[in-house]
Amino acid sequence: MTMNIRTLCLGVLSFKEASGYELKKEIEDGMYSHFIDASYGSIYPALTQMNAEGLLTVRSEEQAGRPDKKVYAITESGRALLAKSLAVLPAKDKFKSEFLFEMLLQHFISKDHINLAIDKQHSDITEDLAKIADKKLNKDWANCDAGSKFVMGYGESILRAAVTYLEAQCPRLKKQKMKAAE
Amino acid sequence: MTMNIRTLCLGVLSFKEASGYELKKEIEDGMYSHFIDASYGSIYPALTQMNAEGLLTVRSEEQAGRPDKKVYAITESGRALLAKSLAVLPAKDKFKSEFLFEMLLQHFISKDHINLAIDKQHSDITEDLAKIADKKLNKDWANCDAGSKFVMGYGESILRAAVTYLEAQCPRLKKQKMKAAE
DNA sequence: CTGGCATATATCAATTTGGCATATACCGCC
DNA sequence: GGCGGTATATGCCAAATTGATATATGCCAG
Repeated sequence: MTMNIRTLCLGVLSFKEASGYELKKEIEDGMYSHFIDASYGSIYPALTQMNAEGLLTVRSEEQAGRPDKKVYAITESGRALLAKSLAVLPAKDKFKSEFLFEMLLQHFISKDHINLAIDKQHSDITEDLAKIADKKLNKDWANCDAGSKFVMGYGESILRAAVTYLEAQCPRLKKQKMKAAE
Repeated sequence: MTMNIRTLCLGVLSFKEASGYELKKEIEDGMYSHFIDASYGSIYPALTQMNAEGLLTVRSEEQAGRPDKKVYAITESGRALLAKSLAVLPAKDKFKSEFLFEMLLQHFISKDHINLAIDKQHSDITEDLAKIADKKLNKDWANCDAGSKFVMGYGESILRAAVTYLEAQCPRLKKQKMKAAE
C-alpha cells in the first residue's frame, strides 16, 4: 500500500531485471540516489518474499568464483501491485541533513571544523552535480523517458541552488574552485 | 558518537529547556523541520535515559487536567557530549521523496493522479516557504544567531529552486497561483 | 605479495518509526 | 446540546529499517 521497500524494488525492476546487489548499486549511484535509500538488509528479504508471492521471478546465473547471481524480474502481478502502490498521494518530502544541524549549532564547534564541514558539503554536492551532467552527456539521454528527465532536472535545480547559496555565504569556496580549475 | 536522536535532543535543549512533547513540536514545525525527523517512540526513551546518565535534569510541572509536564534541561556534561558529538564530519545529506519516485514511474499512473501529486508537492513547498517568510518577519529575527540564519537561508534557497522548477515544468501551477492571489 | 576494493548473498542486533492507548479540555458546527 | 476534530501530554510496542558483519573470491596498485 505505502511507499515501502517493496514498491521501491518493483519500481526499479520495472525498468530492467536485476540482482539484489545491482538493485542496491542502482539505488545508491543511479537516478534513485537523489531521493531514496535502502540497505541490503531490507532489499534481500523483500526480494525473497516477493518471489514467493509471485510478484517476481528468479533466474540463477552461474558465476566463476562468486556466488550465483540471482536475477529478479517483475511479473504481471508485480506490475499490478506497483501501479496500485503508486496510486496514492506521495508523503511529504523528508530531508535529513547532519550538515545543517552542525551549522545550526555552530557555536559549539571550532571555526576550523565549520570550514571542514562546509567544504565537505560543497564537494558532496558538486560531485552529485557532476554525475547528473555526465548522464546528460550520455548518448541515450535523448531517448530517455519523461520521468527520468523530470527527476534529473529537479535534482539538478535544488543542488545548484544549494551550491550557489554555499558559495554566496562563503566566498572562500569560489576561490578554491578557481584554483582547482587551473 | 554519531548524529543520533540523543545528539538531536541535546541540540534542541541547548537553545532552551523543553518537554518531550515540545521537543517533538519544535522538530516538526520549527527550524529543525527542514532537515531532521524524530518520533515520540525515540524521543521519550532518549530523554529518560539521558536523564539517568546525568546529561539532562528534569523538573515536573503540574498541569490541571493534563499529565504533568516533564521539563528537561541540558547539564554541563550534556553540553560536553553534544560538543563531542558535533566534532565529526557530517554524513552526506539524505533526501527522501516519494513524489520524485512517482514522477519517475509516471507511465504507471494516470495523468490526473500525476497532476494531483504535482499540486500537492507545489503546495507543500509553498507552505514551507511561507513559514520561513513568517519567521523572517518576526521581530526577534534581527538578534537571531548566525546558525539559524544560515540554516533558514539554505532551506529557503532550495525550496525556492524547487518551486521555480515545478512552475517552469507545469505552467498550470502559475495560473492557479494567480487565481489564488486574486 | 599484500592490502584494499569490487562482486555477490545473507543474517542480525540495535535503532527508529508509526500507530495506538490514555486522559482532559476547548472549539466549531449542525 | 452533542459530536467530531484538534491540542496538550506521556508512554508502549510491533513492525520496518539500518548498519555492521560474515563468507568467498578475483583483480589491481603500490
